[in-house]
Amino acid sequence: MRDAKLSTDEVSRRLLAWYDRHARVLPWRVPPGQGRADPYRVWLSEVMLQQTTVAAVKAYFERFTALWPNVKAMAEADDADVMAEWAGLGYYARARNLLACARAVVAQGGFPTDRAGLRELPGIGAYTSAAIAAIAHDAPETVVDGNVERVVARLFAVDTPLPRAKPELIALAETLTPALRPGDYAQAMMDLGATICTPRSPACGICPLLDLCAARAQGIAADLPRKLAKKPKPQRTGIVWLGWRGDQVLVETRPAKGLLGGTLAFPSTGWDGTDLPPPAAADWEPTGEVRHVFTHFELVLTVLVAEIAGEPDRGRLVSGETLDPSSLPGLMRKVWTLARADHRKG
DNA sequence: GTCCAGGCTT
DNA sequence: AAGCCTGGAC
Repeated sequence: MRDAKLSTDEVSRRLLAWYDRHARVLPWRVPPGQGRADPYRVWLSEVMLQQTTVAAVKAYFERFTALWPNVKAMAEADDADVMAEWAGLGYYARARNLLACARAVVAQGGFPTDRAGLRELPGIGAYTSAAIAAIAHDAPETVVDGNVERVVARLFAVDTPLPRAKPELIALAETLTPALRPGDYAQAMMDLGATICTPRSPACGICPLLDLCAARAQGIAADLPRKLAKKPKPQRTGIVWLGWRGDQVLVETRPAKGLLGGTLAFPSTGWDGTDLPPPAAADWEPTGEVRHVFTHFELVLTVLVAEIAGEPDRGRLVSGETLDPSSLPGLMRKVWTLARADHRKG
């Protein structure tokens, strides 16, 4: 199953040479051989890149660094401002942890420089701690994200399915990390996975590791890494209330924990069968449905609209003109698009 | 429309 | 092991 003769030095030598020519140019990245990256920018980019594509992150990173150019500025930011800027990027616990982390870092006088210290901070796990240590400090840490798992699974033809294979893939990846330029090497591995050793149709023909790759030799590169079958998503339903008073709309901030925690939202029932009452007494009328797919279930929300007269029982009224859809998570953007069209029709 | 990729927390 | 979102590929 494994190629016992794989030369680990040869892997890093080739990857670094390839990276020197083909490194992706990214807003948070310092090109190979041009000095150290700022730990704040590495941290911010790596948190944004958790479970999120480079293409989606770029504009958010530019905006965040313009608003909050360093960790002190971020630590002093208002929670609501950070949540609003994060809206649309998903996994909102990351934004809550971002603030908690920035404040902890400022309280301790700066970012830890070693992996173990970084690992203690909110929102920084095994991957991100290694990435910051390697990229910002050129520490010889092994950085294993989804790209690296795939590259290593193919290089060594590991056919244990994920997630069971993870410890094995990490151990194999550790055998490859060089003492020289570990930061560039980590980024090279991830770039290779992102641009050549891709999930569906890997470009083996132009891969610098082509002749070292056990999966390629067996003709199974595109089949690795194997993954356990995923379970089907249940469907859930709920109601969301779009209350108007003239051109004002009723919104609320969701509870800090759980689904869409801390984000701006229109009042709704729970989405797990929890049966909350409407946020205000009114003649609620259905205007349509909104569908949204989460990690573990599909949601169908019935959108009810009404003109509300009295004081709402929960939420707050804000101007519909100035409500910025980009400050809403994706699901609530859909609700807003539907309800606003309905409201304009009258 | 469906499928899939992608780390941290509890 | 389960909860947590979105965008791109097909």
